[in-house]
Amino acid sequence: MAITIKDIAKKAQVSRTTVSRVLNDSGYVKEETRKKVMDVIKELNYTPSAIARSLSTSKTNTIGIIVPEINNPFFGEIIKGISQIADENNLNIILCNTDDKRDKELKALKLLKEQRIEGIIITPTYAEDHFSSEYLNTLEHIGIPIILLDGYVKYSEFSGIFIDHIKGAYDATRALINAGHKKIAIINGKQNYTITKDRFKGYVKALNENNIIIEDKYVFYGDFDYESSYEITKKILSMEDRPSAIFVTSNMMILGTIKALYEQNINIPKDMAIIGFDKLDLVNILGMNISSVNGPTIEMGKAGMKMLIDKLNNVSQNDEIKRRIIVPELVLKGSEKFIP
Amino acid sequence: MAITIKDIAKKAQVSRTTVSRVLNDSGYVKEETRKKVMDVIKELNYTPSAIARSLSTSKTNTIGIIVPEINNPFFGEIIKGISQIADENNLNIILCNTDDKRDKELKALKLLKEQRIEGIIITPTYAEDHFSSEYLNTLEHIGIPIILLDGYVKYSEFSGIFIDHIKGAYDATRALINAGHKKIAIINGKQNYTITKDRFKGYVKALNENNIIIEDKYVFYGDFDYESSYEITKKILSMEDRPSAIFVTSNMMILGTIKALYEQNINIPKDMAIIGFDKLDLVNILGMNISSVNGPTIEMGKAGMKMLIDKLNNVSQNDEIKRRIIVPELVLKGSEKFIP
DNA sequence: CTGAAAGCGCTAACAC
DNA sequence: GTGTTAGCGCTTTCAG
Repeated sequence: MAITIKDIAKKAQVSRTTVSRVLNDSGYVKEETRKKVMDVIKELNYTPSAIARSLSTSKTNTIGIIVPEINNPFFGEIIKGISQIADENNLNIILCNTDDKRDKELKALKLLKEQRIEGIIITPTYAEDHFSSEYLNTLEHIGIPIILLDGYVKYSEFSGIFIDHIKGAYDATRALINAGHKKIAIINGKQNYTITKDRFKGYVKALNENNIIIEDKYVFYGDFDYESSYEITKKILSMEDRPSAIFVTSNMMILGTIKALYEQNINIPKDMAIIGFDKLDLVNILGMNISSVNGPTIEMGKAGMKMLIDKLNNVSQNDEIKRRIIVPELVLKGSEKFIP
Repeated sequence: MAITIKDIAKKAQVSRTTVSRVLNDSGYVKEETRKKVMDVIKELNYTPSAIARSLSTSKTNTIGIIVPEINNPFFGEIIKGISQIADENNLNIILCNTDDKRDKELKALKLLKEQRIEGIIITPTYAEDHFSSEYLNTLEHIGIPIILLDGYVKYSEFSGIFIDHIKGAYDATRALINAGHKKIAIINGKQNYTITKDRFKGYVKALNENNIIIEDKYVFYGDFDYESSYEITKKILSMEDRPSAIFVTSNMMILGTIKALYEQNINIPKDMAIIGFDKLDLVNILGMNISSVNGPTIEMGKAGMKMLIDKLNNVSQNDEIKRRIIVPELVLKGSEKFIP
């Protein structure tokens, strides 16, 4: 790593400025000189230091991504979308994984600020629980453009791409109603999460509009993981007055539901109709044909990155808040049918 | 971003050196002075520049990760493992996604070198096809510690964590033989890939050891994707002298096989036994109980990161090549049984 | 315990 | 077309 622009300059018998010029294609350099410099660069296997350049230009060409669970395909796809657009714009990515913990989010935010990155795309953890004042303070005074992806941060206003969970849940529930169902259960996520509340609102709205009474006994809360909905589904199956359909609000949870149904030889949708939330690629690859409302993932990443780039290019009205709300797409595959 | 160590120094009426000292807990600072400096830092909401620090110390505390497909859960888990250990050691991560393309790998390598990162963990694309001389040249002369994860790079020798694909395939095949199968088909990946060849070797070895003749008609090549094995499986099912078991060598491909089997109401394992390669979490969540040999993912990431850290700490014998080979774990769930 | 000064590798006016 | 010079923001001897 010892070799610098100085070494190149000396060996090529020019000034550092000239080397810099050929490196950046800026200003005028005689073709002959350029060639000489290039040769030395090749010969010495020189790679310029982005660090030094960043310090000098105050530009890092780097953005930060903060996600709760890098191993969840949902976020994997988001990152893929982001990285595609970042690539096209020659932006590097610093990745921070938070294990769904608010304090690690805070740490990541600080780290990214130290790195003097140009902007941040964050998919915050959904937990609505714990906003320390330090967290909010950091977020608000960070002085770096931030784009929220499918997030919700209390007390604060940020630009971002949001999913309309209410509408998604509404569409899913209505699909079941339209198919003829009247007894519709919901297996929702953790009760104190915003997305959980939003999805419940959509469910309620659809039922209300169709004059179906919301029965408490049909409302269940899991923890987003499949075991919880596996147990809940078994419980549902053993109910006296059991529903004819279940709306399961997360991609992991619907797996548990399917498992419980298969185990007891319950035919989908004949004996029990179901509809899910979020993409179920793997399940459908297996040929199961489960209906769902799908939040776009790769597209969300792309849209977020584009919004960030826009922000970076319009430093003037930097403080304007932009929000784009994406309504999940309803994809019907037959699992929602009512077959009396 | 205007505010620097100088501003802090001025306002706190000390020298930059002193500010630096309290920032880094280095050297002696009178408690009183420290407090004064800290207060100003808080007041001005100052965050030191990692860029400037890096330039000054020649340390970036950053490593690079290069993966072919960030949206594939396999790599998501690897990254999770890496990021866990990186976190514990206060190392940042720059992420590069290559879309399984060798030229993007090259680009990523150069970029990371410019960023003066401390080390690189790379999971190269498996394609054995195209190694430009520039690629190999860059790789060999990059002057940064590199750890290979489950990779194979022709002509070159690197430290890394490797999966014993031969042994894995051997174990899988033998599990079928031990269960009583004699007619065993294999649905393998792309024919020119190293992992494909290795897995075939393991298959052959197990059959040979048990005096079972390798029948060409039972050997199939897909493209790692599920459609290919879906079609191949349908073909297998329609064979005159059809096998009683199939070894499917990738996590995506076995989904296609399962789909074909389900569609035709072929009971697993009664009418057709199967065994896969790589984890099948989602499938097993559904309660399908498919046997497989599992390459560890999170563990691989962790092991790779630890190996890299070791390397960084022993700059002296930096050139020593370390290889750790992990044998995939055989997990039997019943889908391999022979039920005549 | 604290400060002055040099330097990390590069860019960007400004001269020539 | 090319070189000189002064930083970018921080750390680090070396003095005191």
